[in-house]
Amino acid sequence: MAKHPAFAVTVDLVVLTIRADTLQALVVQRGEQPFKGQWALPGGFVHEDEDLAAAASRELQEETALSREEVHLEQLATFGAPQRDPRMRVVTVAYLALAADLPKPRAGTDAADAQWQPAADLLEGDRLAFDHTEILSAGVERARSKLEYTPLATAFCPTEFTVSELRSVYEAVWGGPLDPRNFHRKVTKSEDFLVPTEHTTTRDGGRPARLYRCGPVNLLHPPLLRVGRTN
Amino acid sequence: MAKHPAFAVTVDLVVLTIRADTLQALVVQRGEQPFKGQWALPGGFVHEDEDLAAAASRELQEETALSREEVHLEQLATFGAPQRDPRMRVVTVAYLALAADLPKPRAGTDAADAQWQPAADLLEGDRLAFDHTEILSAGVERARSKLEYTPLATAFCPTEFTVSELRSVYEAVWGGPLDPRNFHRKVTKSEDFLVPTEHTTTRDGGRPARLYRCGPVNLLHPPLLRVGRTN
DNA sequence: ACAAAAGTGTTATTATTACACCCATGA
DNA sequence: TCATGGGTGTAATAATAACACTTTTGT
Repeated sequence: MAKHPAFAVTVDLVVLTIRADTLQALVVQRGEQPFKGQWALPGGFVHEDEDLAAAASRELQEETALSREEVHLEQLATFGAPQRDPRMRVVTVAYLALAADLPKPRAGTDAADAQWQPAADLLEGDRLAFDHTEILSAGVERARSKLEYTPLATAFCPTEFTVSELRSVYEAVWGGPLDPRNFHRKVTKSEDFLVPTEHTTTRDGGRPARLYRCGPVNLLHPPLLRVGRTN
Repeated sequence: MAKHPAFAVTVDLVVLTIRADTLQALVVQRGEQPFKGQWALPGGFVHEDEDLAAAASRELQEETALSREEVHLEQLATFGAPQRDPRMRVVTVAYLALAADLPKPRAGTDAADAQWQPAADLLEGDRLAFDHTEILSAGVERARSKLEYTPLATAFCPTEFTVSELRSVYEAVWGGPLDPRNFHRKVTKSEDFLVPTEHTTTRDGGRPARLYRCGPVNLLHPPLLRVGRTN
């Protein structure tokens, strides 16, 4: 094989959670040039003998102190435009992480600060460093569409959750209200989506609600299509 | 920023087409070590100042002589396990290309031969070099599921095609028969999926069939779910 | 008692399936 | 005329959307 150019390879993370009924993303404030002081997605270089998913996992742990088991982590897409990093040729493999409300994030090694910000705010204008607006946008769109066809929404919930907590995830990610009664029926009838526990809770007020755990299904049949809402 | 390891970055292509009512993938026979003589997906190094999509496009052209306009090309996923290439650390960005029946492929620079082989055959056992079985598998799965929700199936058809030609794409990719009458209604009623032309053809035999072009829609509503088939 | 959220019933509309049947061509 | 696929009609079933209504708690 002929000679070939050398690239730096990084992983960047789109970490999403629901806070205050809003879809929020984890951003860090850059402590170094370029883009010093601007917000960016957390991320870092892939190590010499490290798998891509392992690098994503490690970066996630560094920023959130959460283990792989508590978070849904999947590869999102790879970005490698020649000038996306002004210093050198960097190809970044973006990962999407979803988690229930997390502890206050901690700043990583080259970050001055880390915090949650509403995804909608971050996506307007071009607030983020590098091509991170584009990466975040891809992550949000992936989350939105996977909610339709997969039980992914449960990744935003604690281990045991009520139907209305699950509904508020859909409402936050899709950005609109859903009928509580039809939603309830749909998700509870959907085979293996939710498994009921023995417990109930009144933490949401009103009549006690049954607590569920996420079931073994990978694909929802039928899907919970966003477009279902006529109006 | 600290120092970082150097990676080689390649693009690999999962090029799919329908030939003889079967989903087939383009494979090349390796002319060099490692895996010399084995079949592999076409691909190659990303150039110094080249975008990833441009590299994929270039490799596609080198193998198939087809321009970007005639082929659907989308990023699939990135593979970067530390030992996936025994020579050095290589991260590969896989692209999925779909096209109507293509001219005989030509072998690229380091390939001894290039040919179409049924995807199902390539996927059984571990026939392909490197981790290419895994990459092909991801490509086939992506195609299968995008057929449900997007008008992607038209990418396997010539510019003008009949409903039954479109149906045979679904049948080849999903691997089973569909009801011609219900399929016809579904796709023709689906808003902006197909736009009728003035022409008809009798190339499939029987009564002349109207020719369609693919419409402007990006997402099918409602989707053509695979699971629709009860039995 | 009352508010608030959980959960069930009902009805109209739409999508899906299965399959009977007619249509337009080539041989 | 007959075989072949193109295309429409129809009835049973299932999913959806809209919303009335009952249930069970906390205050």
